[in-house]
Amino acid sequence: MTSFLSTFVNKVDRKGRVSVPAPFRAALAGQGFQGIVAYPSLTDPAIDAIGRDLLDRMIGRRFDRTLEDGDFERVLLGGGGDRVVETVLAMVSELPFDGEGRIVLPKSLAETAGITDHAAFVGRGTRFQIWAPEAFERHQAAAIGSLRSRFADNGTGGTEGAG
Amino acid sequence: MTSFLSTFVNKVDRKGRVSVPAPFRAALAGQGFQGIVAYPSLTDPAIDAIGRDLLDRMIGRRFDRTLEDGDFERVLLGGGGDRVVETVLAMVSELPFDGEGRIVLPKSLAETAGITDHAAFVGRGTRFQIWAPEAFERHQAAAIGSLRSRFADNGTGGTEGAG
DNA sequence: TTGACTTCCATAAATTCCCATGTTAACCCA
DNA sequence: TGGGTTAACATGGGAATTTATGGAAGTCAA
Repeated sequence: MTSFLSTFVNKVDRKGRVSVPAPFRAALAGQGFQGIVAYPSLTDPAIDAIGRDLLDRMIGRRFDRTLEDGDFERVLLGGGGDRVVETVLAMVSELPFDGEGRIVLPKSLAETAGITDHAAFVGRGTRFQIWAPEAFERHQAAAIGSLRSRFADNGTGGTEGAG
Repeated sequence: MTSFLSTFVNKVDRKGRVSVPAPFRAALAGQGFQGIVAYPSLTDPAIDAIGRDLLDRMIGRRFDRTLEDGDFERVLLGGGGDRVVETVLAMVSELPFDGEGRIVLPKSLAETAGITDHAAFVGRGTRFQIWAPEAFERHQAAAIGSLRSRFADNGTGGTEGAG
């Protein structure tokens, strides 16, 4: 199973290209489509990304189910119960690797994540995220802090200002 | 499998021509009919569109089912339970690509979607939609908003009832 | 002949492909 | 284990294609 671990920060060049970390590319190696599928995260100021196979499973299952049922209305009219899938599909971008394993970050996506000249690739297991490095650092520090205070027996609650 | 992803906004010229986004054309590349099949969405203020192959497949499938029932009258006279398919078939437009991958938006379709000088092509997986960009932005923002509140970590339970 | 619609051609901009390079990490062998 | 050699990776830039778009010429029908 493909899994994404660790965090890598790479540069975004003038054309909007970024190298996808080699380990992440390796995780996607076996897939038919060489590239990633990206969309704005619904919970963080970041980009969410998965492999095309995972997306196909989402779409395919839905499609097959509707045709099996002979439920042409769903195919023709859309909707049904799956507003979620439709909404996500509309904002998904297919980003193919170039010969060097880079993708071009669409401007809209870069903006939603506040990414300018550097991008942090953050492994999240079955998917990964792309953050503005500073934003991620802050986010991560806060997350760690909240975990610490939660697990500390005698929590002191020390707060650092700068990330 | 052909699938439509992402959203692209293209210009509609004085003759009513719009470029179908290259990725969408690529998804329809192998088909016999080089163009799209469009009809007014019954659920949104937009145009729904699919490839000719999918339409044929649905028609064929529907035909087979009625035959299986041994209900020949239905085949000859129409009717039956598939009012939706029949209704849609009647208002479908076949829109062929010109040499540059454009289609001509019929005035009636453009009107139902409120499209004037720009058109947003919205991937919906097995089909896609054509919206007036502003209308789509509003629609999508509402959809995302409702998703966000659904996935929010600090679940208060009080979700706004956006469609 | 007018009007609507198509095909054809032109072009600017965006995108992709290809090659070069510095740097780091891995490897091999004495 | 040290030192040199390779390989892998991230990055930059330029050239070659694609795309989107506009307009002109051509076709067909009333």
